[in-house]
Amino acid sequence: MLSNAEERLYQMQAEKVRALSHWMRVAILDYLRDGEQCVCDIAEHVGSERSNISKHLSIMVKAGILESTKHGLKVIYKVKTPCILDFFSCITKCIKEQAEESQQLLKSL
Amino acid sequence: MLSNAEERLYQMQAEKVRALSHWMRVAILDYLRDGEQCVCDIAEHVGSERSNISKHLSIMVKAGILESTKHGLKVIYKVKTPCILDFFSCITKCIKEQAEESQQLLKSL
DNA sequence: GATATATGTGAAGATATACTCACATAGTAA
DNA sequence: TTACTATGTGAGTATATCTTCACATATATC
Repeated sequence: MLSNAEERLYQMQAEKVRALSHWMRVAILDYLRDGEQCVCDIAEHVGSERSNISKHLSIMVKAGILESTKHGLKVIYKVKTPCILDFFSCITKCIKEQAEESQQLLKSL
Repeated sequence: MLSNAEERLYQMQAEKVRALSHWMRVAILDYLRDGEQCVCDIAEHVGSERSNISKHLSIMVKAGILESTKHGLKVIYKVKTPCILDFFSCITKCIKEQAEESQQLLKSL
């Protein structure tokens, strides 16, 4: 049986993961891999309303994944914890493997 | 602007992440770190109804994170893509760093 | 066969999340 | 000041997710 402390830790971990569980936020993170960007450029790149992107960004900031700085009118976002980027390499590897699996399954029919 | 292929890849990645975005599923994954387990033991360890655990497990199987085998009455689950476990090491590190940050902030007041 | 156990599934309600719109705020420039 | 631009926020709606309950299925045992 889990202790309260363990449950709280799992909740904190899940909270961080939830901040990455939407394709637009994954796209934003991937875009910020190459360097910091302002909201307007992110919105244009991802292809969604600025107000929506702004909300996705604030979710990731609250989760401690991104951080922002103000430069004049613009607010610049960048990745705060780059090790999270490695995670997506692993996920992409898994996706590729599973695609190959289903391809082999098809061949064997 | 993102291509359709890029968007689809981000959606697939987000789908996998979503399968890890609930504290019970994080707890299950951490429990399975030490080896495969049946539903009844997982349910007891996490402390939730079996039917609920069963649904959480099927979410992770669908996402390709776990796989299951049947042994008599019991269904045994194990981690299919262990590299995902490394991700939580990174997340835990981030959580610790942020806890230290806020502690230092407190001290400086 | 009947019974018990482990697991999975469907419906229903509660809760959380995402999106859009309109508007608010903050900085810039004329 | 006025106008303009970039960003953030609140309300409302739509959609998705989580949980519980009751029941269904599968396997083992008597």
